[in-house]
Amino acid sequence: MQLRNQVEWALHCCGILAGVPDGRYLPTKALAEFHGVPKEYLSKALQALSQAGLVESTLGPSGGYRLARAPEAISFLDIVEAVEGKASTFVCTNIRFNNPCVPKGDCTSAARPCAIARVMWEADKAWRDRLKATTLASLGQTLMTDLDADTRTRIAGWVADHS
Amino acid sequence: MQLRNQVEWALHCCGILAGVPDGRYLPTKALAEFHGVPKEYLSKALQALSQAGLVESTLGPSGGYRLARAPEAISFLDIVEAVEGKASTFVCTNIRFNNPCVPKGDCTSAARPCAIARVMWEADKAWRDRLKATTLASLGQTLMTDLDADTRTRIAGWVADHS
DNA sequence: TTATTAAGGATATTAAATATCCATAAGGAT
DNA sequence: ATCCTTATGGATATTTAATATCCTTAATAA
Repeated sequence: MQLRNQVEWALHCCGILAGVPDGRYLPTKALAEFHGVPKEYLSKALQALSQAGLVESTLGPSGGYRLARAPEAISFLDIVEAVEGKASTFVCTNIRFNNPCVPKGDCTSAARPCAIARVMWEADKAWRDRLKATTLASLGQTLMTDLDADTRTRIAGWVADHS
Repeated sequence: MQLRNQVEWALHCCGILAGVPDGRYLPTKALAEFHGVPKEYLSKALQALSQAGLVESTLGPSGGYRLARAPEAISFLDIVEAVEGKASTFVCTNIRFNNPCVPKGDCTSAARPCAIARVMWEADKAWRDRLKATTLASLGQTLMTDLDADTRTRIAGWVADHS
């Protein structure tokens, strides 16, 4: 079980979009170039972010994408779910009802979801809760210590130049 | 991102194997029949459990599988990882190094894994920690309240008859 | 008017999941 | 000894999802 590469791309793109100057937009072409990924396919990930309401877009020259909300209000979970969907990682096909020892159309046990599925769904929730706990703002804080001042300045300049 | 159906099958099979009488084995055929899944393919999941050391097998008539350890000592994580592998759900391809603003061969930022990957890996760990917290013994306890006494008796009888 | 851009549909390519089948070797039953 | 049952593992087929690429359309700014 592996997340798509578009999840990685979307997270990095949002991290960059958090640094776009107010009122400006950064186009797909720049984001693709910056991250070294194919522009056409990255575009699909950005469209998913747009449909999820995480980013706003505008057309024409000087068009592109920007965050639709403050970095504090966009979590990793928002981004992951925009690309991967909200469906649980565990799909229960209720094979328990194939069990020859359970009467057909049993209502007692059917009332509650499968015990195994309940555990798997709790684990899925633990994963999502952790993703929800980190925002683009937290990521920005982390990058302040991860990257040296020179690099941060160069990135800010590059983004300003392309937006 | 979705877990394989073999994960669901493996979990249910281990739940049943936990009820196999001491010194007996339950064959693939019985497990496949019980769960209504294709025997040949289920066999691959059982082989994975065997290779992970979670179950033991023996050949010939009255052969099959049984748990290799006590139900208290087998977690959901053990079973999930036996089938899905131990690799993280998030794969970092380090696209940060494609960034034109980071000097080539930068050692400062390379010393630490990507900030985005670190968050994704923590979420992956939260998922695994939750899976590790539930064992086949806990599952057995849950089923005591999920299933009525008659059904539990019928299942125990069916397993005894086929092992 | 022209160049630039996002949106979205169509299609191709590649990889993974989901099986099925068969040969082999080992263990019980007769 | 012989035969039936079983796990193991390899080979292969089928289906589905991931990973793209291309093209048309419509909107926007210069």
